Amino acid sequence: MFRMDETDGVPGSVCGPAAPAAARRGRTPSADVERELLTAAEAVLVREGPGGLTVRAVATEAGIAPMGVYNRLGGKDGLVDALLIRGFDRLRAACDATAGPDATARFFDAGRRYREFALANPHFYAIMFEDAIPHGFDNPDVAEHAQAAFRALVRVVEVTAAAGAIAAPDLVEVAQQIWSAIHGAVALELKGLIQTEDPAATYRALLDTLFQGLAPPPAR
Amino acid sequence: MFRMDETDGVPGSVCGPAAPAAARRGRTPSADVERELLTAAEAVLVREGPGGLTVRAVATEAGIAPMGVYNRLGGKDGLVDALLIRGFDRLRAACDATAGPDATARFFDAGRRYREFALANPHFYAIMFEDAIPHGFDNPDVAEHAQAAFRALVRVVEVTAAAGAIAAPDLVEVAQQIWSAIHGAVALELKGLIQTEDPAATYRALLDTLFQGLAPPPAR
DNA sequence: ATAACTATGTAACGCTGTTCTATAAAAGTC
DNA sequence: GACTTTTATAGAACAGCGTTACATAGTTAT
Repeated sequence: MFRMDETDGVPGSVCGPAAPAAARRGRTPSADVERELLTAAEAVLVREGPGGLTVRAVATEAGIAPMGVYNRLGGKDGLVDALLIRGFDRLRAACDATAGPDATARFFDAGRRYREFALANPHFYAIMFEDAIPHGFDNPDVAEHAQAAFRALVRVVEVTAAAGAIAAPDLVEVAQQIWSAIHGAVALELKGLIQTEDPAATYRALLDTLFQGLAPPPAR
Repeated sequence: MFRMDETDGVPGSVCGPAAPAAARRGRTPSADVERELLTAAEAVLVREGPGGLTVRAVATEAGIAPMGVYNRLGGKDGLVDALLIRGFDRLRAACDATAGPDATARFFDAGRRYREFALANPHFYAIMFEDAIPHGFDNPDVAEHAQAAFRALVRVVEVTAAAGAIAAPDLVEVAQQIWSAIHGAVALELKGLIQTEDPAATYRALLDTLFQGLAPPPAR
């Protein structure tokens, strides 16, 4: 008698490790408790930072007992995983929203948006890429959303390459180079380790360096 | 509170001229307890990782009570700061040990050594640059040793620029670009996020891209 | 020898993530 | 509608963490 009604509407019911079929048929007093919980978790993360993101704090923020975090999200791991997915989705959206008159402009716009996302969401970036909350990418859902963000960057590179501004046999490798570089730049900036006076200018200079270094030989 | 004599690097230096104000007048039963404590701390870090680096574990490793970590190193913060200084000193040594027939070779050798340091000391790199153990760079000692490592990288850039392979008005900014890029590359590699099959090859390609992008216009 | 001082070890506090258990409420069955 | 079964909940409790308090032991100064 396992009815898979699931009444979702909340596709964000990620919580991979725990509660695989947990929401099978329970009473579901308020079907979107998980989303409220996630909203509370995000509020705590943004307000208190990764160090303040505790099970008890999130439960209190949501007005429930700490056990609810385990029943609904699979403990702190599930909580963090759900936040990671949110973060990577937003990062992907930032990279996908590139605009500009030509492929070159879109290249630089993507780089600019990446940095702006990180600076606007430092705590998200910290849990996504720093070990602010220790985690791996073993959760398939998290890994998938992270790779989706990377694919958005690959698409930007493909557009730029199609316009002739980038020449390389492996565009995925080019995208990886760019990702490494811009990630390092924002990571160091978030930790206050940029040694130049104008981090924004140095960031633009890095994008210029990458663009020049990736340009095809004739233009080089 | 902070009295960590960073007499690191030369393990044979007996505490003759050292033990400055630390042994103000106390009994100083064994003057190098602090170094033994640091050695124990490093052993725990390497063996257990940042998550296993607890005050109790280090104290047990050193054969003392947890209180000793507070009396000798100023609690966990002092412990981590001392390890950070060790890590940055080694990173600086790695960058300083660049070799090669010419400036170009030294440029790539420095990049190679940076990555090798990170891959050989992942836990050190994690506490230095990731937020594996939350910390800032407010401690002047830590900040100074970190900047010393960066200055080693600046020197490599200066040598490369003197040879005519790099042309830029601000070599510090160039060094910052390179640091950002290679830090991002090794940070992502340590987290298993390199999307290409051969991370080493992609890393070399990134160095090539940087070198090409920083080359003076005529050679470009 | 006596007194002052300091470093140490034991125990405890508050915090964390997590687990256990009893309770209460919903769903299924007659 | 009444009864049984299932399940989520709340509260307390456990082990671990960093840290602190306090009494003790040992060294130094007078």
